[in-house]
Amino acid sequence: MQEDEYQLEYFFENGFEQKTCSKCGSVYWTRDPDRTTCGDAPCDHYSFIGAPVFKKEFNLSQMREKFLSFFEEREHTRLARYPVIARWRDDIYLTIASIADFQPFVTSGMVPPPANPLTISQPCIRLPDLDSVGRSGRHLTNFEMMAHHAFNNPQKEIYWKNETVAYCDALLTDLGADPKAVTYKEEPWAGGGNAGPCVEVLIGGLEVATLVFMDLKQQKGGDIMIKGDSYVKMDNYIVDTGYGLERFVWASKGSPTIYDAVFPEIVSKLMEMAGVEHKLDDLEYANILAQNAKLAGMMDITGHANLMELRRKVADEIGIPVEKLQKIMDPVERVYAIADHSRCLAFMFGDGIIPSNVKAGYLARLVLRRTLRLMAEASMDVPLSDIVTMQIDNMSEYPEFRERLGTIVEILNREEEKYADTLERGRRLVAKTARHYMDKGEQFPLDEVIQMYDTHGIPPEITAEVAKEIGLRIDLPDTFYSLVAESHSRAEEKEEVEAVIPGIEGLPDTEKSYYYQPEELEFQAKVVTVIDGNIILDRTQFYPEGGGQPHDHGIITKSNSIYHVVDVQIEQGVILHTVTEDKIDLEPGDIVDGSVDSERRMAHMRHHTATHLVNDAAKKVLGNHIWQAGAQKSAERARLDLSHFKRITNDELKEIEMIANKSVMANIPVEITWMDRTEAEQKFGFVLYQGGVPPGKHIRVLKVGDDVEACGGTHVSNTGLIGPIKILKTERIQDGVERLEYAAGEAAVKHWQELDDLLHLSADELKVAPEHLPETTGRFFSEWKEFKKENARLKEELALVRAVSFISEAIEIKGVKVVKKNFIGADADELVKLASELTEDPDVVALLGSNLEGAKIVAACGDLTLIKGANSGDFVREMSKVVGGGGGGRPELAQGGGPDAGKIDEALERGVEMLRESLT
RNA sequence: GGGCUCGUAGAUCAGGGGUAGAUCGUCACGUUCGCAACGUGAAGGCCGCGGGUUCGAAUCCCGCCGAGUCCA
Repeated sequence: MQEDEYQLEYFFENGFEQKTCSKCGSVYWTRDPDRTTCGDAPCDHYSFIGAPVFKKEFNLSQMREKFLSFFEEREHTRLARYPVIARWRDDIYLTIASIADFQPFVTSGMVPPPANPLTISQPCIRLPDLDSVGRSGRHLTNFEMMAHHAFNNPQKEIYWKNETVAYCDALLTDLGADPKAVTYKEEPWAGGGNAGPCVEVLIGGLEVATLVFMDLKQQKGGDIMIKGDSYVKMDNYIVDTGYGLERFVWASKGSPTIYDAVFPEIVSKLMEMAGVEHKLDDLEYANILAQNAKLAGMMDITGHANLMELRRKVADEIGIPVEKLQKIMDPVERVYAIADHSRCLAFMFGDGIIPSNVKAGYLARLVLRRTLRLMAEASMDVPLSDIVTMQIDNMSEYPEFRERLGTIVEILNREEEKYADTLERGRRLVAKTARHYMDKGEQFPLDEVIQMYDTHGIPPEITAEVAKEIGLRIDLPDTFYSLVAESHSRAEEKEEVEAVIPGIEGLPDTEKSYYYQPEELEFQAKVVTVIDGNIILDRTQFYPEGGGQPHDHGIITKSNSIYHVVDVQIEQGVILHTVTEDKIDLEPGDIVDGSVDSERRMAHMRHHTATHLVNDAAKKVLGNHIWQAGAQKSAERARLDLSHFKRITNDELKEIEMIANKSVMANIPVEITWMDRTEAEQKFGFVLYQGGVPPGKHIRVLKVGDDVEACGGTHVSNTGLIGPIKILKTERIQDGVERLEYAAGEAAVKHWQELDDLLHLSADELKVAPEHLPETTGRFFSEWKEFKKENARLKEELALVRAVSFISEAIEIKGVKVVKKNFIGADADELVKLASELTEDPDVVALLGSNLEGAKIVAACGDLTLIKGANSGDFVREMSKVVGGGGGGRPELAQGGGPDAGKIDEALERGVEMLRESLT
């Protein structure tokens, strides 16, 4: 990065000096001639604790309002916050910064910003520092990033570096900060494919803001190298600032930790619940917390070893034994973490995340389970939902959370119950495994501990605890979680191969006339060009694949030539019609006739509009947390994936189906309007983006009854044209995502007919009327079970009777009674029963055969004959070979068989021979 | 999106090619004035579903359905 990036007029005109930090070597700007360090940890201590840097205390709302109005007064437009779940992005799950709201379309320049310049306070969630939350005194999983953004391009510059630093400086001064205490540290920034110069704003040892001047984008072979990646200059250049709301509040209060500054009421209530004395007016106690925070600010405290190092340092500093410090800090830190996590959960569930084993839902579950573990350790015996409810009650700025409280509480309670079940299952499993190793006289292997966590979600602490109860000690390494990570095989990076068709660059966008006359399926158009088997027209009624709707089929004709369209794709605004014909005899400028396969198209349109109705009906039946997680249509059926935290019941399904069909019968007109993107977002909110986020300045907004979505698909003009909607099935494709499959129009009728056929075929089979099918099949099934039992009982009885009679027919060989018999039509089960019955007599050897499904052979040897050398397994193995098969078993009982039923008697003879040879 | 694990009696689980088991619960009988406890016995299984391999599959293989869990 260029040296002169930071030589700002503002610095020179306002008495700043550029210096190099005597400790870390960073370059920074300051007004203080005596300063020698950069102001950042670990070079500087937190000096604001106990000595606030602003002239008055602010709470969260006050500080947020102060910031937003400060920038409003300076020509910035105030924007409402975006959700913490980044629904408009497919590359990140959670909103991690204010700039994330404007990526990718605004930052790339494709879509103009909603306002310019603008100011916003954006709640963000970041989980990488989860381990440090509560301990460091400053980490939060959930914080608000206050920001002012300006989006500049070569045509228009709003403002750039000088003004940005000036605004920041003015804000700090306005809050009453000592200008000499503020330093601006140079620190190039890179992230998410962009980069640029950046200054960190430090005061009192605390980084309170970051001012990023984003003007680079990552590109292979770029001439600017930052942190190992190459970048090039962008046309756009964007002011991306981030002011930590919570840190500003902390700095204004100077409390020992950020938690005491941000949610003091929650902290004290939680401390009370956990039975922790938390008296900040106790000087010694406050001092411990303050020292801890100060030192933690200067260290990397991730990992057990680092934490112990911190403990030692703090203990030395204060002059108390490390054990005593540990005893004081552990419970307090736990409560801080619970306070933080429960607020994070309020945001996550408040903004509609559904717990799951994948994606954002997994992250929510991760935080939730962590919170439950912390609560258990703190012996807090209240439902988690109570704590989150308390948080929401405390957040009057977010009334939307209160509205969703019922759902939030239900989700939390379900999750708490689920986790209890998982742990209970886990404990049993660990106990069993531990006993297994105990019996073997071995230690509990670490691999098993890892497996318990990785496969069954059992935290290593619990594994150790349960194993200890059984009597095995487990030493957990500090690096446990990295061992888990290691045990995962590296997933190879998938290389996205973009199949760019050469020759389409520079072609004009195809006019999407299917949008304007959706019911017009016969059309005329001019040939633009033909590329590689694809016809490109100036306008088309053929719908290209997109938005979960498949492409159209049809024909394109010119005089006597017919081309069959089998694929339609859109690439960079150009629509390509792939045809089956090898030779395409068309010239640019030719006028052709197009004809879209109407049956296929109508089926798609019906299913597409039906999808909107089903989605809306699902929301009405299941609740407002329902969000589309994917959809696909075809001519025969459509499917819709919905976020939902439990299985959809049959009754709910019927209700959804009924409501959707009522919407059909109401024959509601489908309204389609093109709207300015920002205007549409502000009018309808992000519910627009059920099916994903379309690019572009303008978006197509589709309104069907109460359902409003951004949608590029083709639709019927009135819901009545959909025809009947039949829901075919539900499926849980992931935890937290339910899939609905349904058919509309003719497809629905066909489905009913198929069902009817099935019903009648089944009923005819049983010779009953369809309405009697359930009771009849029920009766047949229970009768079948009884017959089966009866059959088994009779076979046993028969075996007993036969045994008595056959024993008398036994031939004697060397003092052993041999029963050799071929039973026509007996099954293997009967032979086995008979054989074991016969060998109740210890002197008997039974050699039995049957001709069922080829040849079956069973041999059994009484206890005394075993001693004499008889072995059923050996006999059967040989005897089965005679009938062309194989067999085996235990010495006392064995079975076998083969395909050649004609040789059963021969096989039995072979058995007798073997017996004779083996007896001593 | 990727990885791993599990579906056997009402519940919890064993068995892992050769006659489906244990514990708890249920029921009956015994003991008791009655209950609990105890004793004796019994009932209760499409071994998730569908294919395949095999003389033979709860067991091995493939697919599906259902459940759990870790990671990005």
